[in-house]
Order: sequence, then structure tokens, then C-alpha cells
Amino acid sequence: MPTVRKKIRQVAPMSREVWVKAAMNLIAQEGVQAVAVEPLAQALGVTKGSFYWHFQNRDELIHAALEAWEQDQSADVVERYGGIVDPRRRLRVLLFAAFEDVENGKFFAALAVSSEDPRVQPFLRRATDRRLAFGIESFQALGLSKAEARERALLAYAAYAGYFQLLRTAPEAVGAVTDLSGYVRRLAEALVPATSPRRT
Amino acid sequence: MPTVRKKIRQVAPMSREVWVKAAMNLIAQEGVQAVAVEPLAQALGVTKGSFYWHFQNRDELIHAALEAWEQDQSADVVERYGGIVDPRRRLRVLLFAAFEDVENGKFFAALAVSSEDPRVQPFLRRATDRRLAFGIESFQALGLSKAEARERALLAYAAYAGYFQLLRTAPEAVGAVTDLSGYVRRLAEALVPATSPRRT
DNA sequence: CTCCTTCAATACGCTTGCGTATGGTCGCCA
DNA sequence: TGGCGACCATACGCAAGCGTATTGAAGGAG
Repeated sequence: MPTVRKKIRQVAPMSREVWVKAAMNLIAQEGVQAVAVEPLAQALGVTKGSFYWHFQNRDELIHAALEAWEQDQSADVVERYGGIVDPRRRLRVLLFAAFEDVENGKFFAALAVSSEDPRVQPFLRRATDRRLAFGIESFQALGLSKAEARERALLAYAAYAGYFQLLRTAPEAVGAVTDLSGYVRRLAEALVPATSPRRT
Repeated sequence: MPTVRKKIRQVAPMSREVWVKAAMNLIAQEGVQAVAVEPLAQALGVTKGSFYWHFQNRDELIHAALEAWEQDQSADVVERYGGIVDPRRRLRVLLFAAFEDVENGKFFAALAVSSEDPRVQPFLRRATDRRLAFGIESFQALGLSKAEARERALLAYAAYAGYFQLLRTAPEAVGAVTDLSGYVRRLAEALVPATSPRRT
């Protein structure tokens, strides 16, 4: 240990956010049950003593991580594409954007993995409801009945959720489909009637 | 060893199958990590002493449960519909049958919940590969290229997996779509080109 | 009746992880 | 320079589960 006079510790005081970020990574890879205090502390090079200074208990960390995700979430997917007025275009843009945000898709799939956990259920439900409602709304703006809009929104969302679930469980099978945009285009064309403005 | 003792005990002998069935139920509802020996024994009204007579360890029970599922699995989905020669009809029948087998769909979704578990991964992979391969094969029989067949099979399977995932995480949202057959019909019509004019 | 096999209960040790209690170190400030 | 507060380590108690070892009951074969 030659030139280690000052520890970096003071500069990076292991603040809450470090724990939250680490927890989010763990959730994305192994689900919430993998967020265990002691292993996580060891991975970060500290002990539980540090953790229980920053957090009251394990649940608080999990909740913080889920909340952090929910923030990015509603900022990204919904609000950003709510501005597009043409519902046809909005739907297509939304679909492509959703499938291209692999990071978020993986986290969502990881949450679905922990869907039995009562801590994640409200978050999962809110995300699902928000996205489905947005889809239904958009399809209704195309002139479809509410029932039909619901049907298509559910199909679109199932295709989304299923895609990222498969990306978790069998990535090579998904990887064999080299052209993701082709996949999404097919989905969009199946759901959004008359993509080009040939039929107004 | 194989002296066939015919005499069944008057008291239900708590044979292996009772444990396996109970484990399958637990997996379907809460995932594999819920298959714990002691709670399960208590739920069955016995103690661990019984369990460790029938099984070497916990993994053996889990493996047996997963294998039991896999048996029904390949018997049901693939073999039963492989006989239909017309690929167009085969695909449609397969799609409807898959979505109507709610029991199996739920179990599959529960397995996806435990996808991080190294014990379930081979089962999940085999099921996915088998189903995808069957779908690709059928789409190719329609005259589609391999790439296009892969794309459609993946979309169909994602819609399937996502549907049952949503049924787990947000059953009311799915329940709002009252007409499941409409959902599947839309999916089928989007994927299977130029349905024959005979049947709807 | 006795013994042997089958099945199950009890008791024990071990590991993992949660949460608490207490003490130590370092910097800053009066 | 003494002390206070932020941050972390250590040590402990506790619960859940796994797996093992030992004991026990109960029925059939000889």
C-alpha cells in the first residue's frame, strides 16, 4: 500500500444513493429477494453498521429503489410521448420507444419476477395501470370502441412484457431474431390500423 | 427391492405424490422459493421426518414437481397438435388451445417468476425452445422464410407469456377484457396470413 | 409372538440473514 | 484541545430452514 495516505472514504461517504443504486442493480438481475443487507454490504466493502445508519431496515432500501425506478418511469414513457397529438404516430413512437429502452424493460421484467412480493405489487400495479390506460386512451383516440381499445392495448402490453420476459429466460432465442424493429413493426401494423395516411 | 407390495395402508401413506402435488400447487402460486420443507410439512399435517424418508432433500422434491409439469406439458401442447397437417389450421388451434389452458399458463408464469433459480432454468429453457421451435416450424410450413417465421413465433410466444404474466400481476386489468377469444383471434389474424375463407 | 420393514415424530446442529447495541475513528468547530 | 456529530465496525440475540440422527408406532411374514 504505497501512496494511500488519505482514504477516499470521506469523499464518497457511502451515502444513501450508493445503496439504492446497488439495490436497483440487484433487483434488475436477481429480483428483490436478492436485496439482502449483509451480502450487499460485503459487496460494497462495508458492513451492516453502515447500512443501518442510513436506513431503518431492509424494507426502506427496497422501497427507495422501487421509488427511484418509478420516478424515471413515469417521466420517460408516458409524459414524453403524451405530447404527440396524432394518435397513430403516438402509438407507433411509443411502441418503438418502449422496446428500445432495454434497460427499463429488463427492470420491469425483473419486477415481474418478484411479483409475489407485497412490496413490489403496488409499484407493478401502478406501472401496469398507467401504461395500459395510456394505451387504451390512444387506441380510443383512433376511433375504436373502448372494448376494442382495451383488447389491443392488452395485446400490445402483453407482447411487451412477454418480450422482455423471454429476454430474461431465453436470451439466445430472442437473439435469433436479429431484427427487433421488424418485430415491433409487425406488432404495430397488426394493432394500429392503416399506418400510412392513406386512409383518414 | 421391487417386491410389489399391494397392500395400501389404511391411513393415507403420504406417498411421494402427495408431496409433489403440494409442491406443484405452491410453485403455481408463489414460485419455487416457496417450496420449503418445514412449512409444507406443517401444511400437510406431518413433520420433516416424513419428508426426508420420501426424498433425499429439498431439491429432489422441486425437481420432481418440475418434471411432473414437463410431462403433462409436452404431452399436451406439442404432441396433441402436431397431428394437424394444415399448418394454417394447426397454428390457429394451437394458439386458442394455449390461451385456453389457463392452468398450464399460470404454472408457466409462475415458473417465469422463479427464472433466476438454477433449478428451473433448464425446464424453462426446454419449454421455451420446444414451443418456439414448434411455432417456427409451423410458420415455415406456411411458406415464410426462417427469419420471418422466427419473428412471428417470437411475437406469438411473447403475447402468450405476457398475457399470463399480466394475469398474475394485474388480473383485474386482464379481466376487463371480457372477450378472450377476441384477443386471441386478433393475434391469430395478425400472425397467420390470409386465413382460409372457410371458417371464421 | 416376534422380528422386520415402512413410515413418521422429536431433537439436535448448522447456516443465513435481520435487527440492535455499543464502541471506535475521523473531521470540524468553538 | 476538547467535544460533538457523522459514519462505520464488531459483537450479539433471534428466527427460519435445511439436513441428520435417533426413536417410535404399526402392520405383515414367519
